[in-house]
Amino acid sequence: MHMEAVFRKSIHGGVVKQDIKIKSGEEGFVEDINDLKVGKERKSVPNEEDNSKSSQQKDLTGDKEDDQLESAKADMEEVMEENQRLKKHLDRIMKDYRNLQMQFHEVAQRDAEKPNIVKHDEAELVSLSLGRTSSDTKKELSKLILSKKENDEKEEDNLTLALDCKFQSSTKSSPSNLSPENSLGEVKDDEKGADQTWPPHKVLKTMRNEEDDVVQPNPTKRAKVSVRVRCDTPTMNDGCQWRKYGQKIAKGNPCPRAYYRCTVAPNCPVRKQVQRCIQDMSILITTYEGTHNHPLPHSATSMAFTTSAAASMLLSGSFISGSDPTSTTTTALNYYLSDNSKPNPFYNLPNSSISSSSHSQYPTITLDLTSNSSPSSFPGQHHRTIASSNNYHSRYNNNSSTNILNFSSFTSNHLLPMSWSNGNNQAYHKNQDIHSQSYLQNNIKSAASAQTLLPQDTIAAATKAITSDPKFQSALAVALTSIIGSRGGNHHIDEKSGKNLKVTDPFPVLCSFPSISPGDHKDYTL
DNA sequence: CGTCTTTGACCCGCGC
DNA sequence: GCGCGGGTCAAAGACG
Repeated sequence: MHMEAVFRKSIHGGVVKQDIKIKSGEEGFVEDINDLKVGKERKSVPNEEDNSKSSQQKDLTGDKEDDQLESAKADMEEVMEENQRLKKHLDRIMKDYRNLQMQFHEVAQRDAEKPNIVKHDEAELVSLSLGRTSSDTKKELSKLILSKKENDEKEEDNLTLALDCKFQSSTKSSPSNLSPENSLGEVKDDEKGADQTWPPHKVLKTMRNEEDDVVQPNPTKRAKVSVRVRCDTPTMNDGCQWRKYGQKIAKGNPCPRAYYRCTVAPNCPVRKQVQRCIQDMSILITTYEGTHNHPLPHSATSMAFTTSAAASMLLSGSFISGSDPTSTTTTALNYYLSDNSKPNPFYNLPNSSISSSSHSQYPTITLDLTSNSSPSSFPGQHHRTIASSNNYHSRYNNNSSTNILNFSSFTSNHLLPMSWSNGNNQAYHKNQDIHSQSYLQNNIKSAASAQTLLPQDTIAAATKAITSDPKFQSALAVALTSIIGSRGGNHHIDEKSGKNLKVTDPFPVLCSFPSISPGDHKDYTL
């Protein structure tokens, strides 16, 4: 993809070169924006000539002066017309460039979804995880993203949503330091061996305290990510293998809460709680906690991306309003993602709205994947939404408020991954990978088409809101990092057997949630 | 027979 | 200190 346009124009005997070169793809886009000044510069030429000539020809007749004035006006008009033409050319080139860029992203996305062969190389290049990255991986990711950033900056300022990442958050949530498995002593567990599958409560507690006190420079955080999905089956199939280890009747909800533990790896610390929504039994609330310390099956990566990104944003405090991060009342923006070209995991959640809550012991972020994201669907929680235009709707009045972020609730629920909304882990079937891939493709396309439905001002406001928040960008960068890095790795773990299979999985992921300090019982909102 | 689910008991944190 | 509620354990049963 390489396009080059050259304009040359000669005016008044002088030559004004206008070279507009557009190179998309590898070489990026270079544009001589100074060309837009051509019109103004040319305007000044006749005036200067007029002045000099007028000083030399004071004795000329008025007719000659009038002729000269007319000539100057004609020149100015000509110059202005030329300027308009150049602007049109430039606009056209920019459109072409955008189209090419879109095509490039589509091709890149397609390649990303194509399995394996190419991915193996990439796997060696980057192995990812949100909150769990090796230093080498981080370097690679930094290179990739920073180079991408440079290109984007050169190419188009409109895409600042993209990758204006400072890697604060990725460093901050960085893996090696803050991931729960470290804080929880997972590494120690690994060293101890697989026999100790789950540290007993007291041991766990001790480990956590030790790690918090010694290893962590800052108090670690522990995030929970709650996902609400309409699902008829007992659990939604998120691609992971789970083992039920308990069930309780929670207060206020007659539906039992089931406790599951990840069994993909023997010592994986990830747990999830599954409970029906009391107000809408068709809604299944799944709360994830912890960090996978193993490559995830392909079908599990989508959820992992999303929950990790959500947790990262939660932990980065991106959506804390005001200067007081300890405030229990936070604000939110309705973010309508307008740039579909970015492989943002949230594009996988066409109906997601995100909220967070302080009702649990740990900060919890909720991804509402139901088609109806009305506040009533959050039992026992109170919400308020704040639009990007700063319109504020206080729907409830409560001292403990929860806020919602609608990420883009403009498509129908059918785009939910089949693996999430249908079937449980026992009913996992072989073609789930196909579902996941087609799901990703469909979501990207739908997001792109849905974008056209959004009012321009809304998009602009949302973009402005997003780009104005560097923490959001950082969190987004983490999410993007997870995607880029996810192409690393080379195993696939069979969901049923738990055995490593032949490499066919383009998205093995080490996914982790940056940890959270136990003292943070605040409402964070995305 | 191995794996998974069920379920009562137990532990722990928190509020009063 | 006590009770409550959430979370976990582990024995027993179910299932393939």
